[in-house]
Amino acid sequence: MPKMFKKKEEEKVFKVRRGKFVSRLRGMKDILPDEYKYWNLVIKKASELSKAYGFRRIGTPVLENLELFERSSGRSSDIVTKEMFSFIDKNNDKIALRPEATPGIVRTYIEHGMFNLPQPVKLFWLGPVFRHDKPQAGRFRQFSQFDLENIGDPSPVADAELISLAYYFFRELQIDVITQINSIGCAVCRKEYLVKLENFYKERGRRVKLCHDCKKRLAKNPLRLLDCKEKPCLEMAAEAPQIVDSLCDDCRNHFIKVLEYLDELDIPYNLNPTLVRGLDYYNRTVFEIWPVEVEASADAGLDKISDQPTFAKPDAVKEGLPRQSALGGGGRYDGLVEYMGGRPTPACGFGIGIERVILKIKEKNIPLKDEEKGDIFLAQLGDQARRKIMKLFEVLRKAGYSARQAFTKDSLKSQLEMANKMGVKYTLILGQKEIMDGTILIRDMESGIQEIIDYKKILAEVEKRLGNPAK
RNA sequence: GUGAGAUUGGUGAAGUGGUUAUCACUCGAGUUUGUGGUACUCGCGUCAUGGGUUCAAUUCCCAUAUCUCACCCCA
Repeated sequence: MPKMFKKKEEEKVFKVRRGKFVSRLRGMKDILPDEYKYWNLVIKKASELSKAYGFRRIGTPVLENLELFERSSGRSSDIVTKEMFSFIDKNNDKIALRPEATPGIVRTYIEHGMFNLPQPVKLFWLGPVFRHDKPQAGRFRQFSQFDLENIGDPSPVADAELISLAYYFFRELQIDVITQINSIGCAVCRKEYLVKLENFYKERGRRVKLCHDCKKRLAKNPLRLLDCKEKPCLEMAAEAPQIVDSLCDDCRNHFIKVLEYLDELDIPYNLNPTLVRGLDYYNRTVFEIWPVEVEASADAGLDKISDQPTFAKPDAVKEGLPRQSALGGGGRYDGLVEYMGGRPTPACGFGIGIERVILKIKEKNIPLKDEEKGDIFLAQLGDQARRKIMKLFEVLRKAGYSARQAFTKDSLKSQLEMANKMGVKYTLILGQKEIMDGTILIRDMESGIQEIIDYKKILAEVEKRLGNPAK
């Protein structure tokens, strides 16, 4: 009877707690301890490479004035019009959670007078960004970017340096990538090209043949017309003029130089005339980094239309690479600094999505060593031993050993269980008996062999077995 | 934002319009309290949430939420 009563009470309590539980927000992700080994690896690689190439770390606030993004990324861009977390704060200010890194970095460059530093200023940035997208695998509303910006360098070498750095980043993480690259020219020659493109679609009633989406694209983002998978659009796109043929001399030379440097460095790339980026500030070089393998998921969509006769597609599309899986992207933005209120300053940069990189690392099952494992476990029996061993823990810690313990557990059994789960090589055991004798037990966890050693000689004995971490 | 599918203990899976919802692993508590990795016992689920149909719903229907897939777009 009393037992039943008790059980009922417990159930009730549990129910209430469940009802009150608040789960995480849509599209947000928790990073659990096991996950952090991937993060540490990626962040370490990003930091190392940035440092090696002379990029210095910078941080900017998560919150900025909404206007910063409206002005830089473009009022018509998708990021600003439909993906931004924006709100009005208690001051009646219009605020936004940053959807990307570049505007904040450019703002910092201007606000802190970084044009007085030796140019170019090369910056490394890492942190969370926010976009109110519909979540999917590899697409979250909060995600992290590794971002590099080179501000103040007009040379095509700067573009090539960024692209090669990004390439090495992936290659050293054992991820095969290919860079999709294109030039969208400058304000002058792009405008001329868009007129040509528009005229092309006006000719011979092509516009009418376009699919529904492409009719919208014609007004909004005509360059995207070239990227459609619908049969009639594809046919027309194949004949349409390409932007690379319309570049002015300066832009063409710049682009050619970038490609030459990439060739020289053996960086694989794919000239992709359909590549256009969604942000308004880009000019000349634009690029995206795509994984090389074709994986099941997004490929299915291409299969569906492939029972129809296939048409010549640009190389990249032929490979069937899903656009969603772009691991990174960037380009040149020579007008942005001036547009945002600074001096006229050329610049380029890119961002890489860390979660997507981690997804790829997991996909490839690249083995990572678990850093959590300790060298040695300290077990105690009785309160006196506990006090003594708590001090010993500090000694070992300061000597550089990765010691583990479960001081809150009383039984030796449960402590050895912990030691086992932690995968330590040795366990030191201290009880009443050992305290009286001035000794301590050292147990080899693999063989189960125990030795009694002089308490004073612990460090020497541990060093004999595990080596000296200081060396 | 548009369209499609999924949702069963911590994880991965079974299963059924009707008495105690099955299995594996994990986790926690034990199996003479000074000895782990093997064994045994026990515990952990109102079968996503809210409605409806029904004598009866975890199972059928609707809505919502979340995840996944495609589109859009990006990282």
